[in-house]
Amino acid sequence: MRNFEIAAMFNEMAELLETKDENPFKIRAYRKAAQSLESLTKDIEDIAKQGTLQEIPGIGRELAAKIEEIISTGKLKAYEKLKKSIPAAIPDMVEIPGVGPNTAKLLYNKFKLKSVGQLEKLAKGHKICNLPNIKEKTEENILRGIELLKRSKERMPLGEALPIAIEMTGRLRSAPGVERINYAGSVRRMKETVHDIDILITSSKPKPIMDAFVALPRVRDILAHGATKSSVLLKEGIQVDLRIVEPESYGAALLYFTGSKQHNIHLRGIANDMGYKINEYGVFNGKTGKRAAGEEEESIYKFLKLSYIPPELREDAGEIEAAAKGGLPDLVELKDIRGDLHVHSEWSDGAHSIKELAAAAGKRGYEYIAVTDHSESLKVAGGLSGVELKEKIKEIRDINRKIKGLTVLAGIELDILSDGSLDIDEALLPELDIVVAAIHSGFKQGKEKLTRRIISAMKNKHVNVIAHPTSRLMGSRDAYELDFEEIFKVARETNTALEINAYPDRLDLNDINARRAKETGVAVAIGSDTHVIGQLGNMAFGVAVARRGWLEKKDVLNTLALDKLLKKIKK
DNA sequence: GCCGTTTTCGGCCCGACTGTTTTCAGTCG
Repeated sequence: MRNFEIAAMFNEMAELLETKDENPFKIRAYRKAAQSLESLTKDIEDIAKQGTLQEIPGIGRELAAKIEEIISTGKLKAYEKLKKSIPAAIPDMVEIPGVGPNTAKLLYNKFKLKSVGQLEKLAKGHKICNLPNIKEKTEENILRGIELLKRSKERMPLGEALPIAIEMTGRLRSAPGVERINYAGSVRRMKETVHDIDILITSSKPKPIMDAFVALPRVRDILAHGATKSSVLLKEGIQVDLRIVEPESYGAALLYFTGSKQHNIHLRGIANDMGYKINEYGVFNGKTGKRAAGEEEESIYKFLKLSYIPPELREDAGEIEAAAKGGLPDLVELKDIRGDLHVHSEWSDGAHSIKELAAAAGKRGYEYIAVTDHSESLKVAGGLSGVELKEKIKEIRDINRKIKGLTVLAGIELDILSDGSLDIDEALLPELDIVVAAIHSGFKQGKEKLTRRIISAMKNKHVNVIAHPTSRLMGSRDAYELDFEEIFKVARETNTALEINAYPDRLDLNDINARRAKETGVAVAIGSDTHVIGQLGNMAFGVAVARRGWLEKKDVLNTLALDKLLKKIKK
C-alpha cells in the first residue's frame, strides 16, 4: 500500500512548486491528486497493474506516468530534480506562519540563509527590517511566527479538540448579539485529527463578540483581530478561527467554514457551470448578482440539485457524485447503537465491576454489553487465567438472572500470540458468548507475518471480532502495515467482523479502511474499549469513523437486537 | 496538471486580514 507514500510526495511537490511561481492550478492539481490517493480504498499498485490509474479523479496522463515511475523504480526523477533546484531553507521558512513563498525567496536571495535558526538570529538583530516591504512590524511577526511554529502542535486528536470546541462555543453563546453559533471545520466533519478549530456565529453586531472572543481565558496569542474574522492560539497549542456573518448567510457560511476545501471547490465549480457563484454569504447569480440561496446549508445543496450531504462525508471523495444521483448512504447514527462489544471490567484492567458497567450501559439505553477482559498472557493488563475466566462467566450468568432490560455478554479480548495461536485453552471458547481477538505484541514483525496472525485468528470458528486491527495509537505508535485486501477476504469468508475501536487515540479501523470493509461486504463492530465508565461515551467517536466510512446501520453489527446479533455471529 | 453532451484549448472558488503601501501584494483558510 504505497498510496500514502505517493500522496506525501505529491504534496511535497506542491509545496516546492509554490516557491517557484508555478501556475497555481498546477499546484492545486498535485494537491488534489494527493488527496485523491489518500482517500482511495484500493491499493494503488493494484490499480496500476490494471492500467486504470487515470480513472482516479485528479489523475491524468502525466501523474499516471509519475505514479508508474514511482512504483517501478521507487523514485521520481521530477521530484528529485525539483528538490535539488530549491534551497532547503526556503520550504522550511514557508512553514513559518505569516511567511509565504515570496517572503521566503526574498529573504533567501538577500542573505543566502541555510536554516530558520539563522533567520531568527538576523531578525533578533534587526537585520531584516530594511528590505522592500519588510519593516519592523513584519520583522516582529516573523519572530512571532517562529515561536508559533515551535509551540503549535502539528495536528490535535479529535478527542482533545472536540471538547475544546464545545467549551468555546458554550462560552461564546452567551455573548451579547450572538444569534446562532456552531463549530465548523474538520471538527464538525469529525476528522480523526484536526489542525484548527473553526467557529461560526451569526450576528448583526460582530464587534463586541470579536472582542469577547480574543479575551477568552484559554487564549495565549491573538493572531488576527478583524471586524468579522479573528484567529487566536490557545494555551493547548491549537488555533481557533472565529467568523461572524449576517443571519441570512448562515447556511453559506457554515458550508464554507465546514469544508473540506476540496468539497467547497467542487461545489463552487458546479455553481459556476450553472452560471452562479458561491461564497460564504450565499449563492448568487453570476450576471445579476441576485441572491439565490444561502440561509441554510440544505437550500444550497438543493439549489445545486444535490441531496443534503452530511458533514462527515464532505471530503470530495465521491459524495458529490453520489448526491447528484440520489445515491448517498443512509449513515448509521449513535442512536442506532444497541450495545457495546468491547468493555473491560475490574477482572482485568478496567476500573469498575461488571454490575457497575451494566448499570451504566443500561442508563445509556443499551440492550447489551460484552465484557471483554484480557486473556492470560497480557500480564500488564491483568489478563485472566482459565480458572478466573470460568469464575467470571459464572458471575455474569448470575448478574443476568438478577437484572432486567440489559444482557451482559460473557466475552474476552483474546490475545493473538506472536505465532498466530490464541492465548487460551480452546475448550473454554464455546462457553463464551462473544470472542474478540487482538494483537498486543510483536508489532514489528512485518506485514506478511502480522497479516497471517490475524488471518489465523479469524479462521478459528469461535473468533467473532478482530479488535483494533492495526494497533495504532495516535501520536505514539504508528499503524503497522497489513494486507487488508487479504484480511477483508478472509473476514468475509469466515463471517468475522472487524472492529472500529472508538477509543479516541485508536480509531482503528480508520475511516478509509471502514469504507473498504463495507465495500467488500465485511461486517463492522464498534467497540468503545472502555476501561472507566465515562469512556462508554467514546462510542460517539466510533460512530463518527463509521459515518466517515460511509457505513449504514445494516453494516454495523451492534445495531442489531440481541437475538439477531447472536444469530448472526458464528458459534 | 486536469478536464470536457457547451470546449482537446482555455478555463480552473472566493474573500478577509495585515502591513506597507497611497491602491495593493502577500498570506491564509
